[in-house]
Amino acid sequence: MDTTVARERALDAAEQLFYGRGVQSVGMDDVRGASGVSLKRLYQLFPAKEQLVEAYLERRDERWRGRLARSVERHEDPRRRVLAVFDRLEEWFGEDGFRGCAWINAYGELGATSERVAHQVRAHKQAFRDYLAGLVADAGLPATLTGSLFLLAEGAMVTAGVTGSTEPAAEAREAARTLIG
Amino acid sequence: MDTTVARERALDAAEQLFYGRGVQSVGMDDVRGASGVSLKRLYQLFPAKEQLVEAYLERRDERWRGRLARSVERHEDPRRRVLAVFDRLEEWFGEDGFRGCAWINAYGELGATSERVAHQVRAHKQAFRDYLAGLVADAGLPATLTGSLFLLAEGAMVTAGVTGSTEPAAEAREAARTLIG
DNA sequence: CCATCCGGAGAACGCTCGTTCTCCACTTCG
DNA sequence: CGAAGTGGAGAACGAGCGTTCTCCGGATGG
Repeated sequence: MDTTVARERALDAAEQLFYGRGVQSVGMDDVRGASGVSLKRLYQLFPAKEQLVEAYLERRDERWRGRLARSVERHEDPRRRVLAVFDRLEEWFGEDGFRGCAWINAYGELGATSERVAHQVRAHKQAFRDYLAGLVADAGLPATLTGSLFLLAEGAMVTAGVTGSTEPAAEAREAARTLIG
Repeated sequence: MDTTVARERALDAAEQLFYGRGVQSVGMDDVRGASGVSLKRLYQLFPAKEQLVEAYLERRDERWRGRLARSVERHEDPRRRVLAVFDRLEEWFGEDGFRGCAWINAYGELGATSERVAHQVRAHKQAFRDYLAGLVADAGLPATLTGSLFLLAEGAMVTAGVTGSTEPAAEAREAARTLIG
């Protein structure tokens, strides 16, 4: 098995397991079992579990923001684009195996003990907020709106994660619509 | 040491440790060391760690909602009361050792593995939402506003927890003010 | 004063898990 | 064909921790 293939398989398995059951309840042996990548190889690719966790969050961050951008870019109208963020949330919340925001969960689990994970979570949230700020600016809306929309989105992620419902996305979108005016 | 005193001391220590460092990185021996309650007694009071965790969340829930209610009730005007929720959040975010919402953190850490904890988190969030709904109704505001305010508050808790800033409370309050109109 | 009980200190047990090591089958190159 | 290297399977090691057990000092009641 090629090195890059092994790496992808390891990350695929790690992502599914870490996201679904939490990082701490998944052992390296579970990752080996789910990926088919031997322990020896796993430790060649990721010298410690924490680095596997970091790689998981990093790859997921790229995918998550990519999908958001692709959903948003389907729309032409700049105001519609802002609201499309909440459409994307709704779609995400409805996906099979959705278990809330991976970064919020990781922060709750590891934020107090791993400064690197905490930093990654902050970076991810900051990137999301910056992206929102760009959409708000492009729509000619006041910059102060960014914070409100961001909080609505974060609240929706938490609530959908805890309740398992997609409804928070619709609630957030309606609030956003009102705020946009 | 009296049984109820030992129980309080154990819970005080557990709360401080679990909230500050996460549940899984705190051992029963740490709780013993911080509380002065012997291991034997700890296990008489709480037959397993999970029950100590449940008791911690339960007692904190009562305190948290009590303090919120007391802050809100300082105001007469029903609309002012709604906004006072965000004042209370701001005050909370500024407290020493603030590390985000204990329930959101616990959900990220244990939600996938402990159904009892997950249930407690849902109950706490539902109670908070119900409380908000009461304030909204008392102020003669449309019931649909409850969801928006709830999401703003949740988003503020997450963001303040991750960033360590009190600013999200002010942002949420401003958005709430706009939505109330 | 002695027997009994209670609770504390902390050793011990068993399990999990991150990490490393051993052994071996297989390939590859001279 | 043989020597050396590669990688896989999984045993082994060591630490951490939830939980239980042992031992002992001191209080209590006859």
